[in-house]
Amino acid sequence: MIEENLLLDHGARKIPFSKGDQLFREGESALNFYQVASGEVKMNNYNEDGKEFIQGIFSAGESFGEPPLLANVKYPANAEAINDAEVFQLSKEQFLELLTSNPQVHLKITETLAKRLFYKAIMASEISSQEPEHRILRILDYLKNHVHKTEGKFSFRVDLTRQQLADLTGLRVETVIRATKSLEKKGELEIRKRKLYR
Amino acid sequence: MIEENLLLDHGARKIPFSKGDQLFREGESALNFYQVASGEVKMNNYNEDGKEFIQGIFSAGESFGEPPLLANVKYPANAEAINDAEVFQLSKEQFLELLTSNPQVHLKITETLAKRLFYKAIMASEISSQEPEHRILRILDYLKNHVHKTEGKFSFRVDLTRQQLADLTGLRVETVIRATKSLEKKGELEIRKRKLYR
DNA sequence: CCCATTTTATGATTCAGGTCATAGTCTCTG
DNA sequence: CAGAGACTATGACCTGAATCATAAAATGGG
Repeated sequence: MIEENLLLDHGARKIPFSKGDQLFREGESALNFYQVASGEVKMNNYNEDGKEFIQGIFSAGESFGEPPLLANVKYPANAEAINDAEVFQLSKEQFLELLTSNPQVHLKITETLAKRLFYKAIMASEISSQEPEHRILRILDYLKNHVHKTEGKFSFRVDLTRQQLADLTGLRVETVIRATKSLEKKGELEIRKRKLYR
Repeated sequence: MIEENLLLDHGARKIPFSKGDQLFREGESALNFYQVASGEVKMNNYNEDGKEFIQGIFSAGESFGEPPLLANVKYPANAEAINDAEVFQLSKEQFLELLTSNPQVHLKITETLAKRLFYKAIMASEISSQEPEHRILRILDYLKNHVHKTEGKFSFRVDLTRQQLADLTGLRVETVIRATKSLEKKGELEIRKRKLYR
């Protein structure tokens, strides 16, 4: 997360998006740095038969879409507002300028990338391993420990729909529903008022 | 890739490893920066029933294992020498010192991380998509375009065994063998002397 | 050059998760 | 507060990749 004032000082604009709006598309060149001011944005892919895969969900304070900016490649995924959202937008040049003139911000960005790689590494090995229950537990544990940073049994309330969970793990809704029920039976998670707790 | 002399100036040591040696293990704390001097190193996970998943393969000039160093988390995977290899090793403190005193190197590292995220993003969506043939083509195209940077049909000779391809995509050897044969029939790749060309 | 090991190959079988259909429940909005 | 749409739920069926078995071809080390 980059300080709001610092962003504005370097020429960032705060842009409003409505639920469902696309900020950029897979295959496009990366021209801007983005950081969520309010609401939520997801990055996703759709495969040929329309199935969605969610690369990540970003909330207030989180930036996204930097890798293509820094690596000079095309966007590997789309960005879409999950609900109404405001997003800081900063041109590539301004962003790089900000980085070079603020080494500590640069370090922070590097750290963010490193964390995201950590998440991707875990999910990659987990997704490849098949077993739906594993995949689901891993992503929940990741969110619990590294994003929400909660502790204690069933203290983490999962604010994702079964469908989103499916799209994050590459499974089907039905499979997620059945797997979560089975996990509840095994005592790995709780379901209260249809909400998952881990 | 960080210049050899720069590494040595900051106290790096060149350490020899034999085929199969482990440099670090999943779950350990990250204490060092590593860059391959010669040979090849892979990062991998083994799931409970011993199946391997290869996170990445690193050759001379490539660094690996930096994310946990920068994000202050435990290693998400093991590192193992694929064949006899020499590796530059630099302590975390020395590495961070090197980064802060050489902004352009820092930028290069950031770029490396960004590229790796790009790869992981592609593979994540692809692995989740099921279809073995897709998974295989994607990883081959990634290697062809972004790692080896070759152009032209069947100009890229794949120096991976079917097993390694399986471990990179989360498939089984038999499935990779059958899928590659099918892809050959479809004209998507060539098999000459058992080697794949894309 | 020979033998052990690794790699590629192929067939038969199984079964987990995808697919399809259908319905109940919740939530939000006008 | 009612109705539409989103979300959760469940059963039946099917398919394709994993699994298991077995073998041939290549590789490489002594």
